[in-house]
Amino acid sequence: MSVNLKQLAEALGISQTTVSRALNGFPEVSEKTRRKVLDMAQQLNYSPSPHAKKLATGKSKTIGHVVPQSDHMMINPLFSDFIAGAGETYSEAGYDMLMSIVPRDQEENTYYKLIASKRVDGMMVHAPLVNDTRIALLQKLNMPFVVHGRSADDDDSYTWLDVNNRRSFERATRLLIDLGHRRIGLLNGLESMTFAQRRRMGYLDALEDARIDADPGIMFSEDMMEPYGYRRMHELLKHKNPPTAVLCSSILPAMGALRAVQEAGLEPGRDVSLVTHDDMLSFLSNSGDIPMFTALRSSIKAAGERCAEMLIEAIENPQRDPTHELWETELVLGSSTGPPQRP
Amino acid sequence: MSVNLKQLAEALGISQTTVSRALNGFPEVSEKTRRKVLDMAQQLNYSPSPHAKKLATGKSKTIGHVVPQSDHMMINPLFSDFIAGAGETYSEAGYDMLMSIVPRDQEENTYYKLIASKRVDGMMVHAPLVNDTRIALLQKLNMPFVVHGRSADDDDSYTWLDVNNRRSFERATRLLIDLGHRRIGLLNGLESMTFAQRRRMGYLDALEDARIDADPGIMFSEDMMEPYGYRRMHELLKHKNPPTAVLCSSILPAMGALRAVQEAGLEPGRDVSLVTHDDMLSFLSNSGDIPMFTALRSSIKAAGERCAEMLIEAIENPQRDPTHELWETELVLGSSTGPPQRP
DNA sequence: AACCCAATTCAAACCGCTTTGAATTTTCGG
DNA sequence: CCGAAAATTCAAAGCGGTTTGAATTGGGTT
Repeated sequence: MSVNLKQLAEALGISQTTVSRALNGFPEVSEKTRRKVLDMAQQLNYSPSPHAKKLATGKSKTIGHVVPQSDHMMINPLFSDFIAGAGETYSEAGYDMLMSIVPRDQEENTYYKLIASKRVDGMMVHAPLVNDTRIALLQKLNMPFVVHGRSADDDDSYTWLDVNNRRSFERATRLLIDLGHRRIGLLNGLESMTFAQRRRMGYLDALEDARIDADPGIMFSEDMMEPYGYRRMHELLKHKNPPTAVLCSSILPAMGALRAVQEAGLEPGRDVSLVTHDDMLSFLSNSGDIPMFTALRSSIKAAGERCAEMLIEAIENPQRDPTHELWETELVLGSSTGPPQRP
Repeated sequence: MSVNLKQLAEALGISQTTVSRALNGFPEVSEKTRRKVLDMAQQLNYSPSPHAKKLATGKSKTIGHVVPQSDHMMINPLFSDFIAGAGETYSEAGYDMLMSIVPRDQEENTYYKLIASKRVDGMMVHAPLVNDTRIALLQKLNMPFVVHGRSADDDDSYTWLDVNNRRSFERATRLLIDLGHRRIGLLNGLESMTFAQRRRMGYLDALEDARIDADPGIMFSEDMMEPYGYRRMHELLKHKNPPTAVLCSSILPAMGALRAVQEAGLEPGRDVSLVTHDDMLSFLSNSGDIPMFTALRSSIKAAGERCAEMLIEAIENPQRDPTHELWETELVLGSSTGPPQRP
């Protein structure tokens, strides 16, 4: 059905060495020979054994993703959109994607094993924590990697791609303030992750700028899921001094919040304003002429694509310095915002 | 840092053969020797090279998933929940998961290449179509695989795990009929996929049983996304003869539908009844004492786990006959259903 | 002590590719 | 036409395991 290198070489009456070089584009093989080899390879349906190749070269053409199991870090759909983007890019570049889903307590060990056994040429790091040990480990092992997000602000010793979360939330908060809101709630993600911290800081920056005191009573930090948004919004609407606007860290709690608002018979954008960060999840599209939500928009799938490019770049040019990209979000006006109701 | 088999053998003063056999649990090695080998392996931090092992054995201990790119077949979050379940099981069993995200037109070729190059020991097939060529290909190549879903009803020539979609939707429809509804809308998934076809049949079964004529004007078949549910429900509410209840194929359009209902100032369960199939997506939990939606529930993550088990089983016992599991859904009463309003 | 059979252990071949260092063939100026 | 340099090609040695077939060791008999 298909042959190996040796058989191909025999069929051609040429040494394996030359055949191998012809196929891999080495310059010292004559064009005439190369053509013959390529033709015959095609004809005999030759395809090299990746295992043998990996063993011989020590390279695996594979990129690893380690995903902790009970995943509070990576909300499912965010993760899969990122994977979709990265995966396409890997395929185009001829890389395989190896995905390891392991219990949280085996996460580091999994990194270690994947690397020690040379199963991967590079790693993608998701959802960095404030003080992330994975980064230190990867640096120590000298393995190329890209972080989606950042750990500390000032650490440029590794390659990352991040959204300017702080600026983004500052803008959103400012928008609400400019509309006249003085009491703005925050439904943030889990603040053990750096992006959530930066979002809160942006929010606080804008409040401080407008000399509005932050009220911890209307600021929350939980997993970005639909019921979270619903529950908290429900509470907020009953608050003795309810916010007139709420800022959400993801479209999932935003939908929950919307549900609570509608259920209370209120109209979003008139009775309560909502702004959300929107990762452009394909199955929850917030689009249309006038989108449902006013949103800070940044495609997480595009981030996946770009991170993959950066990682492949880093793998193939190990000597290069780390690079960084800080993406600004797009602020899209939807129907969920408006000036506050005057009492 | 870590040694290979040869070095380990030298350190022990024993042949590689014996060391290899000791490590792999062959019976012909004496217990005394085995103990010495294991101890030394531990001490020298020996770990076998997977590449070498794959080359020598021809087995890859890897399971492949091929995902078409512009994925109308596999709604993102459904897919990732399934992956999460399968991935955990793979890890526990010592298998790697290889994920290929490729353009639709390269899908078959990708299967072929993964198999021909021996990169995988088995494949997981998602979202079977009515006449699915992947299944024929895998059977021809004699590669173990499991289908999540089924292609034709009567084909037991391969291993599958499916939800009893027909029965499930029949039950749901019957529930609505029993509540007094006579006009029931359907927001189905894309009917190029077999599961959606079966759901429609179940729905039609129940209608016919109750001698209710089906009305194609209130039956839809699209990608299971939030905006679909919103848009169609919005239309249905304006219909000259609007349905009093609507059946949704997934919680995503169900949420869209709910949004439309609430936006119209109606109360779900009183003014309009909604029933949905619920895959128990972790980030959209439809739980609580009284769940938001009356739902047909079946965990897609659990399906992923079980499919993975079945696949590993098939890989390790190639001679066994194909197995099948048809799961019944759980019918959970939520607050989104009630008798129709009497005019 | 000699012998046989079973239990262990081993040297070497093999999996399929890359790469080193040497050998062979071409090319070309003189 | 010759010899040296340049261009090609090749045999063999890895990469790090598994597995075959033979060799060695050990225990039990006579």
